[in-house]
Amino acid sequence: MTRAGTARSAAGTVEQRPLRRDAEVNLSRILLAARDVFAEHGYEASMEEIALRADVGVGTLYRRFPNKADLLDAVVKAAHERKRQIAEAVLTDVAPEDGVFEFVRRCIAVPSCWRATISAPPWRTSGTGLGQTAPLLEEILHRSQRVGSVRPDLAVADIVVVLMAVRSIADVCDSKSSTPSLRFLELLLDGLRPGHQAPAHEPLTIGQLDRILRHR
Amino acid sequence: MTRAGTARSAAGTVEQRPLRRDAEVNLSRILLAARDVFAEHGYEASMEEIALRADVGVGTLYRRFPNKADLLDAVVKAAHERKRQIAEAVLTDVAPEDGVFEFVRRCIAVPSCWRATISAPPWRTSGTGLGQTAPLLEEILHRSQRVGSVRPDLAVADIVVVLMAVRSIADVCDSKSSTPSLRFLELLLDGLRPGHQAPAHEPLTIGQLDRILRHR
DNA sequence: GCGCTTACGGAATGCCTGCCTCCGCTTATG
DNA sequence: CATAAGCGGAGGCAGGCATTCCGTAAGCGC
Repeated sequence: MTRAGTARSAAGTVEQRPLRRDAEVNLSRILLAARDVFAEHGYEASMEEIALRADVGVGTLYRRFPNKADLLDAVVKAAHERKRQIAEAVLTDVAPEDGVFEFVRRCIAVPSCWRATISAPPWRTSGTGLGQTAPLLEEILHRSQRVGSVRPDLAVADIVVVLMAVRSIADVCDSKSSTPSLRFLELLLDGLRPGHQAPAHEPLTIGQLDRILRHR
Repeated sequence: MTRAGTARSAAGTVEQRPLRRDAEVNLSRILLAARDVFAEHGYEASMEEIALRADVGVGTLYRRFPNKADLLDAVVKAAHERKRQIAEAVLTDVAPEDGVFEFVRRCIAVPSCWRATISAPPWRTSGTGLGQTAPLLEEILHRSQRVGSVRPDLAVADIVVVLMAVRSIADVCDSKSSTPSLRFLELLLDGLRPGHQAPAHEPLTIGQLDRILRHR
C-alpha cells in the first residue's frame, strides 16, 4: 500500500489527497483482482492479467503502484489485516469451545487472501503477518483448551500449519468442487480434538515458524 | 519415458540398443535431477537448471528426451511407479492395523516424487496415476478398517488428499526443518482414527478425484 | 456548462529468459 | 586403434512480461 490514497493512521505517512470517485472504485477493483491473480499464479502472475481481470488498463495499475512488487505488498498487507480482523471477531463473537474451529473455518472461507500471502516472494515482502495474529490466536487456542474442546498439546504454530494445508487442498480442488477441502478440514479438525496421544514431535514456536516461512 | 534406453516390457514399444555405460549413469542422474527440480519449481523449471543439477550439458538432456514435456512425463511415470511399489510393499510387509499410516509415511518419505506429479501441467501428462495405486490402496484401507485402526467412514480419496496436504507442508518447511510436516502428519493421522463423528461431507470417489486432479 | 486537473487505456519498447540446435571434441568398446 | 556413440555448452530465435508514454475521457469546482 505504498501510496494508495485511502486515509492512513500511521504517523509520518504521507497523506494523499483523496482520489477521484472513479479512481477509488478502480483501486479496489485492482486490489481485488491482484489478490485473486496472485493467489492463482503466485508472483509469476502478469500485470497484464491483473489489469484484465480488474477491467482496467495496465497504465492504471502503474499510476497506483510504482511496480509489481509494491502491488503485491499491498495485497499481502491487506490479507494480513483481514486475518487479524477474523481473529478479533472470533475472540468476541464465538464461544470458547468453538474458537479454534471457527477461526480456521473463517480463514479459509476467504480463499485467495490466504494463498496470496504464501505465494509472496520472501525477499521484499512485509513479513508473514504472524506477529499481528499470533497473540490473538494464542488467546483463542488457550480458551478452547481451557474448556477442553481442543487437545492440550496443541500449539499456535500447529493452527497456522493446518491453515496452510487446507488452503493447498482448496487450491487444487475448489475450482471443480469444494467438497474435498471441506471434508479434509473435518478430518483434520478431528485430529485436533482431545483424546489422542501426544505427538512425538514438539511444536514449533511462532518465532521459528515465522523464520521458516520468511526465508523459505 | 519416451525413448530411454532401458528395457521395456510393454508390447509394441521400440527396443533401443543398450546405452553405453557412462550414458546409463547420466540418464539416471538426469532423471533424479529432473525429479528434484520439477518438484521445486514445477513445470517452469528450466532445462538449464536440470542439466546443471545433473552435472551434464543441456545437449545430453536432449539426446535422451526430445523435449521438456517428455522429460517431465518420464519423471511422472517413475513417481507413479514408485507409489505403486510402496503400496505393494505395505500390503505384504505391514500389519493391517498400521497399513494406512505406514503407507502415508512411506509415501512422503520420498519427498520430490510426490510433488513432481502434482506440479505437472495437466495437459499432456500421463494421468494422475491413481488408476495404478487406488485398487491397492483400497485393499490397504479395508484391512485397516476391518481391524478397527482407522475410522470406518474413510475413503480412498481421503488418503490421497492427506498425502497432498502433507506434501504441501513439507514443500514449504522441510528445507529448514522437517519437524512441522512430521508433527502435522501426526495430528492429521489422529484425525483418521476411529472415535469421531462422521464428517458432514461425503467422500469423493477416486474417479471424481482423478477428474479434478486431471483438469485442474 | 467551462476549464482545469486527474485518470484512463493500451500500443509500443526494450529486456530477459528459456527452449532447443549444432558441431567440434571426448570416450567407451571391440 | 578405429569407430561410433556420447558429450558440452555457446548461440539462435521466439515469446513473454514489466514498464513507459501520450492522446483521449471523465470528475470536480465555479
